[in-house]
Amino acid sequence: MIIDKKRVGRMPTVTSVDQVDTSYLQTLLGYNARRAALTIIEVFLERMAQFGLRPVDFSVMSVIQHNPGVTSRQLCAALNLLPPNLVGLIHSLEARGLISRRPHPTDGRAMGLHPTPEGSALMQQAAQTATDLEIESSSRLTDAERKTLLDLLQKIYL
Amino acid sequence: MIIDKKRVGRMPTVTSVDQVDTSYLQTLLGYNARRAALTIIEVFLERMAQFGLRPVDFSVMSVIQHNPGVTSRQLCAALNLLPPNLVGLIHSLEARGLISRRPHPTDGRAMGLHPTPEGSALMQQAAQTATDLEIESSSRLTDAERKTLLDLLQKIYL
DNA sequence: TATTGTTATACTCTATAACTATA
DNA sequence: TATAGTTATAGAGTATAACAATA
Repeated sequence: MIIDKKRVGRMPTVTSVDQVDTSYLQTLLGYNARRAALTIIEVFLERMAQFGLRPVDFSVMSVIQHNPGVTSRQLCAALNLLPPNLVGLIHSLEARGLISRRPHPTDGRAMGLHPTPEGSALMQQAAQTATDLEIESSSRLTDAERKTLLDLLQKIYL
Repeated sequence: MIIDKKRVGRMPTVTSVDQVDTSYLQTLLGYNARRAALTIIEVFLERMAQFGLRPVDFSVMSVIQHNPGVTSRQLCAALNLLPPNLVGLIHSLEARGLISRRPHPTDGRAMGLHPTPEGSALMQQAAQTATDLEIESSSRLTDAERKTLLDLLQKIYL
Protein backbone atom coordinates (compact mmCIF):
# COMPACT_ATOMS: atom_id res chain seq x y z
CA MET A 1 0.00 0.00 0.00
CA ILE A 2 1.27 3.45 -0.95
CA ILE A 3 1.01 6.23 1.57
CA ASP A 4 0.25 9.70 0.29
CA LYS A 5 3.48 11.41 1.35
CA LYS A 6 1.95 14.82 0.90
CA ARG A 7 -0.12 14.26 4.04
CA VAL A 8 2.24 12.36 6.31
CA GLY A 9 4.34 15.14 7.89
CA ARG A 10 3.21 17.97 10.09
CA MET A 11 3.56 20.48 7.25
CA PRO A 12 1.84 19.84 3.94
CA THR A 13 4.18 19.49 0.96
CA VAL A 14 2.13 21.83 -1.15
CA THR A 15 1.33 25.16 0.45
CA SER A 16 0.72 28.73 -0.53
CA VAL A 17 2.18 31.78 1.19
CA ASP A 18 0.04 34.75 2.08
CA GLN A 19 2.52 37.05 3.80
CA VAL A 20 6.20 36.75 2.85
CA ASP A 21 8.50 36.67 5.88
CA THR A 22 11.85 38.41 5.36
CA SER A 23 12.71 38.74 9.04
CA TYR A 24 15.98 36.83 8.73
CA LEU A 25 17.31 39.02 5.93
CA GLN A 26 16.36 42.04 8.00
CA THR A 27 18.94 41.01 10.58
CA LEU A 28 21.75 41.40 8.01
CA LEU A 29 23.51 44.73 7.66
CA GLY A 30 24.53 44.08 4.07
CA TYR A 31 20.95 43.44 3.02
CA ASN A 32 19.57 46.45 4.83
CA ALA A 33 22.31 48.81 3.67
CA ARG A 34 21.81 47.71 0.07
CA ARG A 35 18.03 48.08 0.19
CA ALA A 36 18.29 51.51 1.80
CA ALA A 37 20.94 52.67 -0.67
CA LEU A 38 18.89 51.52 -3.67
CA THR A 39 15.78 53.23 -2.31
CA ILE A 40 17.58 56.57 -2.06
CA ILE A 41 19.40 56.11 -5.37
CA GLU A 42 16.07 55.48 -7.11
CA VAL A 43 14.89 58.96 -6.07
CA PHE A 44 18.33 60.37 -6.85
CA LEU A 45 18.14 59.12 -10.43
CA GLU A 46 14.75 60.77 -10.96
CA ARG A 47 15.64 64.14 -9.46
CA MET A 48 19.16 64.40 -10.90
CA ALA A 49 18.20 63.44 -14.45
CA GLN A 50 17.59 67.14 -15.13
CA PHE A 51 21.30 67.74 -14.50
CA GLY A 52 22.45 64.70 -16.46
CA LEU A 53 24.22 63.41 -13.37
CA ARG A 54 24.12 59.82 -12.20
CA PRO A 55 25.35 58.94 -8.71
CA VAL A 56 28.99 58.41 -9.69
CA ASP A 57 29.02 61.51 -11.91
CA PHE A 58 27.74 63.51 -8.98
CA SER A 59 30.32 62.05 -6.60
CA VAL A 60 33.15 62.75 -9.03
CA MET A 61 32.00 66.31 -9.69
CA SER A 62 31.61 66.91 -5.97
CA VAL A 63 35.14 65.77 -5.19
CA ILE A 64 36.59 67.81 -8.07
CA GLN A 65 34.73 70.89 -6.92
CA HIS A 66 35.95 70.55 -3.34
CA ASN A 67 39.46 69.48 -4.43
CA PRO A 68 40.41 71.43 -7.56
CA GLY A 69 43.49 69.89 -9.15
CA VAL A 70 42.71 66.39 -7.92
CA THR A 71 43.97 63.58 -10.15
CA SER A 72 42.13 60.56 -11.53
CA ARG A 73 44.08 58.25 -9.26
CA GLN A 74 43.13 60.26 -6.21
CA LEU A 75 39.50 60.16 -7.31
CA CYS A 76 39.66 56.40 -7.67
CA ALA A 77 41.14 55.98 -4.22
CA ALA A 78 38.67 58.36 -2.58
CA LEU A 79 35.55 56.92 -4.23
CA ASN A 80 36.65 53.29 -4.60
CA LEU A 81 36.46 53.35 -8.40
CA LEU A 82 38.64 51.54 -10.93
CA PRO A 83 40.79 53.72 -13.23
CA PRO A 84 39.49 52.27 -16.53
CA ASN A 85 35.92 53.04 -15.52
CA LEU A 86 36.77 56.65 -14.78
CA VAL A 87 38.25 57.46 -18.19
CA GLY A 88 34.99 57.69 -20.11
CA LEU A 89 33.30 59.47 -17.25
CA ILE A 90 35.98 62.18 -17.10
CA HIS A 91 35.94 62.61 -20.86
CA SER A 92 32.18 62.99 -20.78
CA LEU A 93 32.29 65.65 -18.06
CA GLU A 94 35.02 67.48 -19.97
CA ALA A 95 33.09 67.29 -23.26
CA ARG A 96 30.11 68.83 -21.47
CA GLY A 97 32.28 71.71 -20.31
CA LEU A 98 31.83 70.89 -16.63
CA ILE A 99 35.50 70.24 -15.87
CA SER A 100 38.88 71.04 -17.42
CA ARG A 101 42.00 68.91 -17.40
CA ARG A 102 45.32 70.68 -16.90
CA PRO A 103 48.85 69.36 -16.59
CA HIS A 104 49.76 68.47 -13.04
CA PRO A 105 52.22 71.06 -11.59
CA THR A 106 54.79 68.49 -10.47
CA ASP A 107 53.87 65.08 -11.98
CA GLY A 108 54.15 64.94 -15.76
CA ARG A 109 52.13 61.75 -15.94
CA ALA A 110 49.08 63.11 -14.16
CA MET A 111 46.37 65.58 -15.10
CA GLY A 112 44.76 67.91 -12.57
CA LEU A 113 40.98 68.06 -12.74
CA HIS A 114 39.30 71.42 -12.22
CA PRO A 115 35.67 72.52 -12.23
CA THR A 116 34.69 75.09 -14.86
CA PRO A 117 32.39 77.97 -13.84
CA GLU A 118 29.61 76.06 -15.61
CA GLY A 119 30.47 72.94 -13.64
CA SER A 120 30.48 74.81 -10.35
CA ALA A 121 27.16 76.44 -11.13
CA LEU A 122 25.60 73.11 -12.05
CA MET A 123 26.92 71.45 -8.91
CA GLN A 124 25.58 74.21 -6.71
CA GLN A 125 22.09 73.42 -7.98
CA ALA A 126 22.67 69.67 -7.99
CA ALA A 127 23.96 69.64 -4.41
CA GLN A 128 20.88 71.52 -3.23
CA THR A 129 18.68 69.02 -5.05
CA ALA A 130 20.63 66.13 -3.53
CA THR A 131 20.28 67.53 -0.03
CA ASP A 132 16.54 68.04 -0.55
CA LEU A 133 15.90 64.52 -1.78
CA GLU A 134 17.98 63.06 1.03
CA ILE A 135 15.87 64.86 3.60
CA GLU A 136 12.71 63.57 1.92
CA SER A 137 14.07 60.02 1.65
CA SER A 138 14.81 60.04 5.36
CA SER A 139 11.63 61.81 6.42
CA ARG A 140 10.89 59.10 8.96
CA LEU A 141 14.15 59.89 10.77
CA THR A 142 14.74 62.69 13.22
CA ASP A 143 17.77 64.94 12.69
CA ALA A 144 19.54 63.13 15.51
CA GLU A 145 18.71 59.72 14.02
CA ARG A 146 19.95 60.88 10.62
CA LYS A 147 23.25 61.97 12.11
CA THR A 148 23.54 58.70 14.02
CA LEU A 149 22.90 56.75 10.84
CA LEU A 150 25.66 58.61 8.98
CA ASP A 151 28.12 57.97 11.80
CA LEU A 152 27.31 54.26 12.03
CA LEU A 153 27.55 53.73 8.26
CA GLN A 154 30.95 55.42 8.21
CA LYS A 155 32.12 53.04 10.91
CA ILE A 156 31.49 50.26 8.37
CA TYR A 157 33.34 51.56 5.33
CA LEU A 158 35.86 54.14 6.60
CA MET B 1 51.13 94.18 -21.17
CA ILE B 2 49.81 90.72 -20.49
CA ILE B 3 49.02 89.77 -16.93
CA ASP B 4 49.71 86.20 -15.88
CA LYS B 5 46.19 85.14 -14.99
CA LYS B 6 47.45 82.14 -13.12
CA ARG B 7 48.69 84.41 -10.35
CA VAL B 8 45.98 87.10 -10.20
CA GLY B 9 43.26 85.47 -8.06
CA ARG B 10 43.50 84.40 -4.45
CA MET B 11 43.69 80.74 -5.44
CA PRO B 12 46.24 79.61 -7.98
CA THR B 13 44.79 78.13 -11.16
CA VAL B 14 47.17 75.20 -11.09
CA THR B 15 47.32 73.32 -7.82
CA SER B 16 47.92 69.85 -6.54
CA VAL B 17 45.90 68.08 -3.86
CA ASP B 18 47.57 66.21 -1.03
CA GLN B 19 44.59 65.01 1.01
CA VAL B 20 41.28 64.49 -0.79
CA ASP B 21 38.34 66.01 1.06
CA THR B 22 35.09 64.01 0.78
CA SER B 23 33.35 65.64 3.73
CA TYR B 24 30.40 66.84 1.68
CA LEU B 25 29.64 63.39 0.27
CA GLN B 26 29.85 62.04 3.79
CA THR B 27 26.80 64.11 4.71
CA LEU B 28 24.68 62.21 2.19
CA LEU B 29 22.82 59.08 3.28
CA GLY B 30 22.75 57.63 -0.22
CA TYR B 31 26.50 57.86 -0.57
CA ASN B 32 27.20 56.39 2.86
CA ALA B 33 24.65 53.60 2.54
CA ARG B 34 26.07 52.62 -0.84
CA ARG B 35 29.68 52.64 0.36
CA ALA B 36 28.80 50.61 3.45
CA ALA B 37 26.74 48.12 1.44
CA LEU B 38 29.53 47.62 -1.09
CA THR B 39 32.08 47.13 1.66
CA ILE B 40 30.04 44.35 3.25
CA ILE B 41 29.11 42.81 -0.11
CA GLU B 42 32.79 42.62 -1.06
CA VAL B 43 33.42 40.34 1.93
CA PHE B 44 30.17 38.51 1.25
CA LEU B 45 31.31 37.63 -2.28
CA GLU B 46 34.59 36.19 -0.99
CA ARG B 47 33.11 34.10 1.81
CA MET B 48 30.03 32.87 -0.04
CA ALA B 49 31.89 31.83 -3.20
CA GLN B 50 32.37 28.40 -1.61
CA PHE B 51 28.57 27.97 -1.67
CA GLY B 52 28.15 29.38 -5.16
CA LEU B 53 25.81 32.03 -3.78
CA ARG B 54 25.89 35.67 -4.76
CA PRO B 55 23.94 38.21 -2.70
CA VAL B 56 20.68 37.89 -4.64
CA ASP B 57 20.95 34.07 -4.77
CA PHE B 58 21.33 34.07 -1.02
CA SER B 59 18.38 36.41 -0.51
CA VAL B 60 16.16 34.32 -2.78
CA MET B 61 17.18 31.04 -1.13
CA SER B 62 16.61 32.57 2.29
CA VAL B 63 13.09 33.72 1.45
CA ILE B 64 12.23 30.36 -0.12
CA GLN B 65 13.53 28.52 2.92
CA HIS B 66 11.50 30.63 5.32
CA ASN B 67 8.47 30.72 3.03
CA PRO B 68 8.11 27.34 1.32
CA GLY B 69 5.63 27.57 -1.53
CA VAL B 70 6.36 31.24 -2.22
CA THR B 71 5.88 32.31 -5.85
CA SER B 72 8.23 34.21 -8.14
CA ARG B 73 5.97 37.25 -8.01
CA GLN B 74 6.02 37.27 -4.24
CA LEU B 75 9.81 37.00 -4.30
CA CYS B 76 10.02 39.95 -6.67
CA ALA B 77 7.79 42.07 -4.46
CA ALA B 78 9.61 41.11 -1.26
CA LEU B 79 13.13 41.64 -2.61
CA ASN B 80 12.43 44.42 -5.13
CA LEU B 81 13.52 42.33 -8.13
CA LEU B 82 12.17 42.37 -11.67
CA PRO B 83 10.48 39.15 -12.87
CA PRO B 84 12.65 38.67 -15.98
CA ASN B 85 15.80 38.82 -13.88
CA LEU B 86 14.51 36.12 -11.56
CA VAL B 87 13.84 33.51 -14.24
CA GLY B 88 17.43 32.49 -14.89
CA LEU B 89 18.24 32.64 -11.22
CA ILE B 90 15.40 30.28 -10.28
CA HIS B 91 16.30 27.88 -13.08
CA SER B 92 19.89 27.85 -11.90
CA LEU B 93 18.93 27.07 -8.31
CA GLU B 94 16.59 24.33 -9.54
CA ALA B 95 19.26 22.85 -11.83
CA ARG B 96 21.62 22.73 -8.84
CA GLY B 97 19.01 20.78 -6.88
CA LEU B 98 18.64 23.48 -4.23
CA ILE B 99 14.94 24.19 -4.86
CA SER B 100 11.99 22.48 -6.49
CA ARG B 101 9.12 24.06 -8.37
CA ARG B 102 5.66 22.62 -7.85
CA PRO B 103 2.26 23.67 -9.15
CA HIS B 104 0.60 26.27 -6.98
CA PRO B 105 -2.32 24.70 -5.05
CA THR B 106 -4.90 27.29 -6.14
CA ASP B 107 -3.38 29.38 -8.98
CA GLY B 108 -2.72 27.44 -12.16
CA ARG B 109 -0.48 30.19 -13.52
CA ALA B 110 1.91 30.19 -10.60
CA MET B 111 4.59 27.81 -9.36
CA GLY B 112 5.37 27.31 -5.68
CA LEU B 113 9.07 27.35 -4.81
CA HIS B 114 10.31 24.90 -2.18
CA PRO B 115 13.74 24.22 -0.73
CA THR B 116 15.13 20.73 -1.23
CA PRO B 117 16.89 19.00 1.69
CA GLU B 118 20.15 19.84 -0.09
CA GLY B 119 19.08 23.47 -0.38
CA SER B 120 18.14 23.67 3.27
CA ALA B 121 21.44 22.10 4.32
CA LEU B 122 23.41 24.51 2.17
CA MET B 123 21.50 27.50 3.50
CA GLN B 124 22.07 26.46 7.07
CA GLN B 125 25.82 26.67 6.46
CA ALA B 126 25.53 29.78 4.31
CA ALA B 127 23.43 31.64 6.86
CA GLN B 128 26.00 30.91 9.56
CA THR B 129 28.76 32.19 7.28
CA ALA B 130 26.72 35.31 6.49
CA THR B 131 26.13 36.04 10.15
CA ASP B 132 29.81 35.58 10.90
CA LEU B 133 31.01 37.92 8.17
CA GLU B 134 28.45 40.52 9.15
CA ILE B 135 29.74 40.54 12.70
CA GLU B 136 33.28 40.93 11.39
CA SER B 137 32.30 43.67 8.95
CA SER B 138 30.69 45.62 11.76
CA SER B 139 33.40 44.92 14.35
CA ARG B 140 33.69 48.63 15.10
CA LEU B 141 30.05 48.72 16.20
CA THR B 142 28.69 47.65 19.57
CA ASP B 143 25.74 45.28 19.62
CA ALA B 144 23.48 48.19 20.50
CA GLU B 145 24.87 50.28 17.65
CA ARG B 146 24.40 47.40 15.24
CA LYS B 147 20.76 47.06 16.24
CA THR B 148 20.27 50.82 15.95
CA LEU B 149 21.79 50.77 12.48
CA LEU B 150 19.43 48.01 11.33
CA ASP B 151 16.42 49.90 12.66
CA LEU B 152 17.41 53.20 11.04
CA LEU B 153 18.12 51.57 7.66
CA GLN B 154 14.72 49.88 7.72
CA LYS B 155 13.10 53.26 8.33
CA ILE B 156 14.53 54.27 4.94
CA TYR B 157 13.37 51.40 2.74
CA LEU B 158 10.45 49.73 4.53
C1' DT C 1 61.04 49.23 -11.15
C1' DA C 2 56.66 51.59 -10.01
C1' DT C 3 52.87 54.64 -11.18
C1' DT C 4 49.40 57.53 -14.19
C1' DG C 5 46.38 57.32 -17.56
C1' DT C 6 44.59 54.69 -21.16
C1' DT C 7 42.56 50.94 -24.48
C1' DA C 8 40.18 46.90 -25.23
C1' DT C 9 37.24 43.73 -23.56
C1' DA C 10 34.38 40.62 -20.89
C1' DC C 11 31.22 39.83 -17.41
C1' DT C 12 27.49 40.99 -14.40
C1' DC C 13 23.54 43.58 -13.22
C1' DT C 14 19.45 45.96 -14.34
C1' DA C 15 15.65 47.48 -17.28
C1' DT C 16 11.91 47.32 -21.05
C1' DA C 17 8.81 45.36 -24.40
C1' DA C 18 6.20 41.68 -25.78
C1' DC C 19 4.43 37.04 -25.61
C1' DT C 20 1.52 32.58 -23.38
C1' DA C 21 -1.29 30.70 -20.40
C1' DT C 22 -4.40 31.24 -16.76
C1' DA C 23 -7.40 34.09 -13.47
C1' DT D 1 -9.18 42.68 -18.58
C1' DA D 2 -5.51 41.58 -15.36
C1' DT D 3 -1.81 38.67 -13.63
C1' DA D 4 2.22 34.86 -13.43
C1' DG D 5 5.86 33.43 -15.77
C1' DT D 6 8.71 33.75 -19.65
C1' DT D 7 11.72 35.34 -23.77
C1' DA D 8 14.66 38.42 -26.01
C1' DT D 9 17.36 42.19 -25.71
C1' DA D 10 19.43 46.55 -24.56
C1' DG D 11 21.85 49.35 -21.44
C1' DA D 12 24.52 50.38 -17.32
C1' DG D 13 27.85 48.99 -14.09
C1' DT D 14 32.07 46.55 -12.88
C1' DA D 15 36.14 43.70 -13.70
C1' DT D 16 40.95 42.24 -15.61
C1' DA D 17 44.98 42.42 -18.70
C1' DA D 18 48.08 45.02 -21.15
C1' DC D 19 50.21 49.16 -23.05
C1' DA D 20 52.80 54.06 -23.43
C1' DA D 21 54.61 57.85 -20.97
C1' DT D 22 56.68 59.43 -16.93
C1' DA D 23 58.51 59.02 -11.98
